[in-house]
Amino acid sequence: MDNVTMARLLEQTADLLEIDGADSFRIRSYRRAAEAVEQTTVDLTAVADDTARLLEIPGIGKSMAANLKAIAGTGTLPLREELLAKYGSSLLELMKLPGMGPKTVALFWSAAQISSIDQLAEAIDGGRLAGLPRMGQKQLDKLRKGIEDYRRSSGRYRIDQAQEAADRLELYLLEFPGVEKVTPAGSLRRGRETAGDLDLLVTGPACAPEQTAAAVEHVAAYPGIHDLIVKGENKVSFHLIDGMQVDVRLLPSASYGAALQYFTGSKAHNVSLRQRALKMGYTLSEWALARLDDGTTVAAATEEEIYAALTMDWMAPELRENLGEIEAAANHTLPHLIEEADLRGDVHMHTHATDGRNSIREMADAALKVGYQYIAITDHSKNLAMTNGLDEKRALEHLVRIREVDKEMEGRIRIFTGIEVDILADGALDLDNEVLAQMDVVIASVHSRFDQSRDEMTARVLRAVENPNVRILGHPTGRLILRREPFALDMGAVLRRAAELGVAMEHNAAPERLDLCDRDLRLAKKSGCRIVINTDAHDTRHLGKMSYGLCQLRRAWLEPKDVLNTLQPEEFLAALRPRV
DNA sequence: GCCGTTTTCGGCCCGACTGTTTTCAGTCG
Repeated sequence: MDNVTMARLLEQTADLLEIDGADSFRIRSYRRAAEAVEQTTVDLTAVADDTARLLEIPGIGKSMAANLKAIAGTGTLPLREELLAKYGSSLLELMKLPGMGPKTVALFWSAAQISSIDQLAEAIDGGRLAGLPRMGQKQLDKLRKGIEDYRRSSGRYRIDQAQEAADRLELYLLEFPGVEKVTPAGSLRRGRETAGDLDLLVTGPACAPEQTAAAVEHVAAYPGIHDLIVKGENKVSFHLIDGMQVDVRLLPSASYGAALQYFTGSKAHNVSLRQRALKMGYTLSEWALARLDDGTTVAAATEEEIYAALTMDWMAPELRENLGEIEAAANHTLPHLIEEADLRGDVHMHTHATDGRNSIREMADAALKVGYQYIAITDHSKNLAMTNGLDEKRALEHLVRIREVDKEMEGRIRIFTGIEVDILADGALDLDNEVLAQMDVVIASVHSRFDQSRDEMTARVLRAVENPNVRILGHPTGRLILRREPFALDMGAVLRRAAELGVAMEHNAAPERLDLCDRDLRLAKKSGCRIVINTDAHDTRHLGKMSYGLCQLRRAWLEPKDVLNTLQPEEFLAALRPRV
């Protein structure tokens, strides 16, 4: 079992203990252990019997070492099983609803025997929860909306989760002799934020027509399968244990390009492309681009050949949404999209002064290794008390430290000073302007109160943008993919004003918190608002992990010139809104 | 449950905000 799965089991145990009303410090130690397990580079399953080795890890004591040993041996731990037996496994899902914490889960369980989201929805509609302590109409309305949002988003998976599933499957499929290539298609290949299912194309000699039987059996024997849906001659569909649907298609190399094109989509792009083919006397299918009159194959083996036969340039999958890319490819005016190699710096990261795990120097060294020319250290401000956020005094002390380390690096990499301030409910910032005025990079982010109306939220963010010390607007809606409303504020108004004032908009590259949706990014491009892409690194290992966020930028047709951290260090500083 | 001691016990990130409270519990970050 991998460390991440082990960590998840410990976290679940912590959740269950919380519902059970256990000692809060005991709960915290489970969470700390989960974090330690996830962070460590030691393969814990391999050393589970070496207690001394486990005890070296901070956060792991005698009982936790025994827990890890149990997990490695049995796949779970006794305490978790005991609690699950008491409460039922669907109870944990209730904690995912906004506003539902352990106390409320426990309350509903003891007062109305509610142990699942379906039961909760039923109880609210049936009025069975009215009269419970702290359960007024407003609270119940909130829960009902939370359930609706949850139901709407479930069934889709974050792109990184889909990618992980695809990677694991790829490793497994490549074990089979005669399988040469495994390529994800569908929304994963197009770089969408979420994927509804996973499409995998498999090719190689083992996938030759009429010879696929053995390979099909291999696919169907994948150990991660929960239930098999279809097992045909060249297609196998199944659900993974976490519910994700996977469609695997086995294809001869000769039609690999046509299949890849077809299964990458999007639907709208394909419809448009097939119309173009028809006009040119061809027909396009998942097998080939062929002549209408005699059915001879024109192109099939690669995407490039197919697009070329349609007198178009090949285009990045991220562009294939039928939003003008067909015309651009035909006119040879496709944009030169931004790529990983264009990025020269990352200007949002945390250190152990707040909730990061490394020192300024360690972050700088790691960034140097990635090949960056500059970084900015932007720890949290005091309003994020939980992260030990910096007050004015500590912020200034930190600034001195950052400058010292910048000197230490002797020009090999520049370290800009900075801070991530909190935008309060009324749009004011939580640190004095005199302090902010001394920072190179001031990122203003919303961290609380996501239940404001659209107008309130827009006014709040606009007020922050007007503050002359704000140079970058960070997660303006605090939107976490699959959890928050994408249209919680008038992003068009915010982007236009930000463009006028020279405030850049941040796009966070971490898949669990991409800040801007496709629509926001297209609006940014249209309004001339410049983008900064960051990892919001809390750890040296996060640095350089820009690929997910870059997909979103490419989907919005962004080019290097639209993104500020493609610039050289001094140019970057100069391109930010001028300091007051 | 972990950890580090002024070392086997006592401390362990905390402030803003909401709703339903007439004084605060619960959630969030």
